[in-house]
Amino acid sequence: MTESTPASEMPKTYDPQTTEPALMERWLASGAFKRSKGRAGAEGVVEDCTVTIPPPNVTGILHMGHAMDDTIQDAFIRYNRMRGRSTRWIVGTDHAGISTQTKVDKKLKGEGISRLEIGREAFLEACQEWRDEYGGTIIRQIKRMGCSCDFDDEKFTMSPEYALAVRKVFCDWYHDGLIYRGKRIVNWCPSCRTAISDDEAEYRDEPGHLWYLRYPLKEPVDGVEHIVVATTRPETMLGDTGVAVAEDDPEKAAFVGKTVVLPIVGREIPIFSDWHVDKGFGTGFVKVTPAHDPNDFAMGEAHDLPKVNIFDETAHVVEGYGEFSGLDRDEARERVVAWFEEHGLLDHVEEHEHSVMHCYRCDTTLEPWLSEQWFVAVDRLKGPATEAVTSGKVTFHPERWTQTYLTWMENLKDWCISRQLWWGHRIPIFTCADCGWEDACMEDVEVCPECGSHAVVQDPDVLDTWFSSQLWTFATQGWPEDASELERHHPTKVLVTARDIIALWVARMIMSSLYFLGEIPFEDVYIYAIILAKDGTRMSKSKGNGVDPLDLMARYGADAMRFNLLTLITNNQDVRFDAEFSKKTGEFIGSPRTEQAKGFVTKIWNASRFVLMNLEGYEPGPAEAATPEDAWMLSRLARQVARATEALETYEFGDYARELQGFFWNEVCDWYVELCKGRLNSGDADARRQAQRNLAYVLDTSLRLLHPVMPFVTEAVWDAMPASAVDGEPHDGRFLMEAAWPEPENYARWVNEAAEHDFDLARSVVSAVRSTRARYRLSPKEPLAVAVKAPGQDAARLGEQTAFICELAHVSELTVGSDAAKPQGSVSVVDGALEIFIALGGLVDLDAERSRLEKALAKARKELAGTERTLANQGFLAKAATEVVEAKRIRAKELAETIVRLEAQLADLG
RNA sequence: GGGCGAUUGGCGCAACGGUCAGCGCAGGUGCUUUACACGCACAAGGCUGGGGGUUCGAAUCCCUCAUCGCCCACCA
Repeated sequence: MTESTPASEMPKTYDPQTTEPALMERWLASGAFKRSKGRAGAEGVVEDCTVTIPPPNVTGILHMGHAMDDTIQDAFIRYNRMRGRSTRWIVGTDHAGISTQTKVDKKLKGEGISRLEIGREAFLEACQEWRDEYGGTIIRQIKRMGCSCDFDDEKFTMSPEYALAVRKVFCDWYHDGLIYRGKRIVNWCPSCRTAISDDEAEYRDEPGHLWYLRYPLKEPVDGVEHIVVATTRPETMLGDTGVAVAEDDPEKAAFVGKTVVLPIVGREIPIFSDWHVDKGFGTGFVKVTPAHDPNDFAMGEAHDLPKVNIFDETAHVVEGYGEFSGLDRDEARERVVAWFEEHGLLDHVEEHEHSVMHCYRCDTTLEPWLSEQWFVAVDRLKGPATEAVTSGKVTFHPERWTQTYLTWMENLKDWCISRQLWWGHRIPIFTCADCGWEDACMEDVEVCPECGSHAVVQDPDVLDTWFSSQLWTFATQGWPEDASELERHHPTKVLVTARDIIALWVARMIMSSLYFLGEIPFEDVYIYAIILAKDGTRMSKSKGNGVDPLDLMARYGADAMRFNLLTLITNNQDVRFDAEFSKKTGEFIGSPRTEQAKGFVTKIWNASRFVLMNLEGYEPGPAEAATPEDAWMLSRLARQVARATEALETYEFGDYARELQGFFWNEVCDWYVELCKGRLNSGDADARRQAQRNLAYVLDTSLRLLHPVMPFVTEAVWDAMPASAVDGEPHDGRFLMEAAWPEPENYARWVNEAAEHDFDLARSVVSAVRSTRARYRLSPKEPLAVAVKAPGQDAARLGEQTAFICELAHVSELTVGSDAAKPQGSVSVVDGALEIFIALGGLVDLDAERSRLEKALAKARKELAGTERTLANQGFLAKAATEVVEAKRIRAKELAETIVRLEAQLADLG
C-alpha cells in the first residue's frame, strides 16, 4: 500500500473485475495472509484463532457449497484477524481416492487404456499427472473469492509429511489393538474383477421377480410340512445357512428353533428371529445367505451362521454343487427355478421392481461378495468422542446438529477403512508368505524379520480417504514430528462444514484428535445451510440448475457474491439460490439477489466517494456529537458496532450482513449523509470541519465492520482515504484487513437513547410532510409552511432540529410549540404525541382529509379496544410479567391520547 | 423405511410465547434533489397451509392431516 489514490480521483464507477484481482495480488505479496501475530488483550494474552479449511477434492472445481463455506470462513477469519487474535487459515486439498481414481480411469479409458493393463505404478503416475494439472484449479478459484488463506503453505493429504502422520496413526492403532482384519461384504464387479466402493456403485430400479420357494421342514410344525420364502435372487439359495422371521411376528413364533432341510443342497439350517425382518413383506420368512447379501451377513454374524460362498470371482457357481457348478449366475438362476418347479417346490412368482447396483465403469451388475477387509474398532473411541460433545467442549451451531452427531455416535459400528483402490495411502501391513509373519510398519519391509525370507508383500489396498482427512487439524500443523505449532494453535477455533459430513468427517476428526492429542480438534462446529436451486431441489449438472460461482463473480464480483451468500443464511437448514437460466440455451442469465448485493457494493462505493470528495481541507480530529443528528448517528453507530461484534462472535452471519446493510444504507446514507450536506456546503468552517470528521469517523467504522464480508470494495475505499479518522494517523502502508476492529467498549460512550428519540421526532415531521406532499401531488420544490404541536419536552427537542427538517422536507416556515396553533387551510397528521399541521391554503380536500382521519381513528380505536380487553383480563394481570403489563398500559394511554387528537382534528374539519 | 426441516402479502425471506406480523424484490405513483436511476421519496398489498389442543395470551409450544424438500439407509 505505497501509494494512495487522492479522493478526487476515485473513479465514478466501481469495477470489481479489475479492482478485486489487483487487490488480491497486493494482499498476497504483502504476506498479510500468513499467521497474524495478534494483539494482547486486557489480560496480556493473545487469543488464538486457527481454522482449517475443509480440504476440497484435489480434482474438484468450486461450487456453491464451497462458495458458502469459504465466505463464512473468510468473514470469520478476517473479523478475528482485525480483532487482534493470532489468526491463520490453513488451506489445502484432499487426494480424494475414489473420485480422482474414477476421473483418471475415465480419461485413460477414453484413450483406450485400461488401468489393469498398465498396472499400479503407471496408473499412479497418471494420477499424479492429473493432480499436477488440475490440482491448482480450485485453489485459484478460492483466491478469486478473496479468501485470506495462508496460501504460501498449502497442505495436501498425500504429501510426504502427511503420509507420515497417516502411517503413524495406522500403526499405533494397529499395535494398540484398534485395527483388525475381518470379513465384510463388498460390491464385486465380476467383469472388472475388483471391488467397487459404495460411492462408485450406481443404483438403478429395475423390473424383476419375486420367486416364492418352498423349503421343507425337517419335522412338521403343527402339521405344516414346509415354509415359503420370497426371494429376488433364487440362485443364492445354494448358499443359504438359515431362515429368519420377524421378532414381533406371533404367527411365526412356533417355527423359531425348528430346522429346514435346504433343497438341492440338503443342508440343515435353523429358523430364527431377527429385527432385520419385516413381517409384512413377502411371506414373513426370509432366506439368509450371509456370503451374498449385506443384511444377511449382519444376521449371520448375530446368529453365528456359516458363510457359504457359492460364487467364484467371475460369478460362476463353485465346485460342489453338482450340475449347478460352473454355471454363471444367470444360468444358475434359471436352473434353480426350473429345479424347484420340477420338484413341486415353486409356490408362485410375482413381478417385483427393485434397485440393482451396477459398476460405474462397465455397467455390469455388481455381486455382493465376501472379502477380507481392515477395520477400526470404535469401542474405545466413541465414549470420549461422545463426552466431548455432551460436556460442551465441542459445540455445534446451530445447536440442533448435536443430536445428529450423538445419534450417529451411539449407533456407530466398526469402521471399514480398506478400499480396493490404487490412489491413496497404501495400507502399511506387511506379510511374509513363507512364515506368516505380519505387522504394521512405519518403514517398508523387504526381508522378513522372523525367517529372513524375501517373500514379504504389502497389503494391496489403500485407506479410506476419511482415514487421512480425519487428521486434518493436526497433521497440517507439524504432527507427529514437530509439536511446537500444535501447542499454540490447537485445538482450532471452528470447523465450518456441511451437515452431510458430520458423521463421515466431523465425528472422526473428534475421535482421532482425542486419541492422539488428548484434546478436541476444534471448539465449535458451524453447519451451514445447503444451497438449493431456485425450485428448492438440489443443484445438479444433469438438471442444469446449478450455478457456477465463477460465473457469478464474473458478472457481479466477489464481494457481491459473498454478501449475497451471507444474507441468505437464516436458521433454516436449506436455502434457495435464485439463479435464472435461459429456457432456450440453458445458460446462466443472472441472479436478482446477487445483483442487489452488487447494488449494495456500488452504494458503499458512491457514499464513500461522496464523503471523500467533501474532505477538502480535512483536518483529522475527534468525532463529536455537535448536533442532534450527530448524536443520533453516533449512537446508532455504537449500537451497530456492538451488534455486529456480537453476531460474529455467535456465528450469526446472516444477521450480521443483513443488519449492517440496513444500517449503512437506510441510516447512514439515507439520513445522515443527506443531513451533513448542509454543513458541508455552509460557509461555517467549524461546522464543516466537524461534519467532515464525523462523516469520516462513521465511514471508517462502517468500512471496518463491512470488511469481513466485503473485503475488496472496503479495502479499495480505505486505500483512497487520506487518513484514518479513528486513530487520526495516516494509514499509508497499512491494509484495512490488518486494521483494528471497532471494539464495542470504545464506542459505548456514544449510546444516547434520548438523542435517538429526539431524532425520531424530527423524522416523523419530515415523513408527514413528504407523505402529505405526495397525496396532494405537490412538487418537492414547493415550499410549505408547517406547524407542529408537541408536548413541552418534545417541542424543545424539535426546536433544535428545525434547520434540517426544513431542508429535508422543503419547509419554508416551521413553528414548533406545545400550544402551536393550526394554521388556516391546513392538513393535520397525528403521529404519536405529535400533531403536524401542513398549510395548503385552499388546496385542502376536506372530504379526503376526513376519510383519512376517520380511517386512522378507526384503527386506533380497534387497537385500543383489544388492548383494554387484555388489561381487563384477570388472568393476564395475574400471570403476565409486570413489564409486559406495564407496556400494555402505556400503549393504552398513548392510543387514548391519539384518539383524542384525531377526534379533535375531525371536529375541526367540521 | 428412518431422521431432519419447511409451509407467513405475487416471489424470496424475518419475527425464536407478549407493541399496529417486519424486510427486500417485483408491481403502483411522483422526482434528471450536483455520491449513487445499481438512486430518492411516497403509497398499496397478509384473518401466518387445514383441523384440534396447551396458555391470560400462539406465526411462535404440542398433536394430527395435507403439500414440498433435504440427508441417511436400502427391502429379502
